[in-house]
Amino acid sequence: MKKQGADILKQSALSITASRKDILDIFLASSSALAHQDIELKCSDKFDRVTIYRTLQTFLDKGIIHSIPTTENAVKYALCKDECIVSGHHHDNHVHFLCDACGITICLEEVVVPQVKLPKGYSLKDINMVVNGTCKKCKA
Amino acid sequence: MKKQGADILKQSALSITASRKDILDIFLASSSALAHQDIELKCSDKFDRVTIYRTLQTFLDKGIIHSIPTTENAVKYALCKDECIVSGHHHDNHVHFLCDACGITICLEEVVVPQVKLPKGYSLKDINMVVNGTCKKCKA
DNA sequence: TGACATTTGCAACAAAGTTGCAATCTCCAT
DNA sequence: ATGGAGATTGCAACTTTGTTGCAAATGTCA
Repeated sequence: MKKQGADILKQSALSITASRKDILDIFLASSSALAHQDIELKCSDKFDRVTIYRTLQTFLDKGIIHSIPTTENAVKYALCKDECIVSGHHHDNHVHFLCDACGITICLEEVVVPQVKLPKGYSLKDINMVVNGTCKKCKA
Repeated sequence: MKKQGADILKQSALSITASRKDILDIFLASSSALAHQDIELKCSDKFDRVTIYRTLQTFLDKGIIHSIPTTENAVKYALCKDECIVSGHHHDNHVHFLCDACGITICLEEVVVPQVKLPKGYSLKDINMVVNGTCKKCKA
């Protein structure tokens, strides 16, 4: 059986409400990362804008989704895999891809972020790697 | 002699105006990347908010500055080095560092972004790498 | 089922970004 | 050096995005 929004909520010890379920299902049904606006367009008829903000924030806090910064000044969100949380600390280690043609953002789960060596004095906690280019569908 | 804002404008074939010079000088005097707001705080008494938006956009278009996406939903800008533009195409190849403690964002010019191999079908144009951690000054 | 805590929607607000237009400034040819 | 064409700026009005407080509604668990 396919994973449902409700299952994820139980796992994270969150109360199960219509908005949370629906928003999670939108993520589960999407193959790409979503901006706040994408979600708003899909369910602003059902839920208040404020609820969407708060729900996304809750999901971030619980490590259910992670945020992907993009150069276009629009943060997008995508579901985390289970392995994403290591000993209470959220940890993404895959590369994100942003298509310049269609604007889609996706997690390349199979591409691991390479390590880098920082200059003396800097301590490293997290690496974020976003690749721009053309995706499969948009390839000329 | 130190490079001045006006020199950069000439190089880029932009007309020399007070706002462009001043904003470039702010970048030249700063050792870290700046958000729109940082610039606004420094010169909103002299220039209109709209002018700052338009000036930053012009600099981006001409490849004078590059934008750095951060997880906090605040794009920052930093001056490009001359080598940044290769055959008309802007090309950053260094890592950016964002300090979780003081929030400073800097270009680590000496740390080159490692290459990654994308899955079949994807074409790569640009890579953006932002490292989070603690900077020299904030180190415990 | 019922009480309690959590979540939601509403309203009002604050901040960030955009657009059109008239006034001003730059640049270049004379 | 000057004048005019074209680019740039400031202003005003507006849209979009994000935040906060509070009362009503909903979910959880005994």
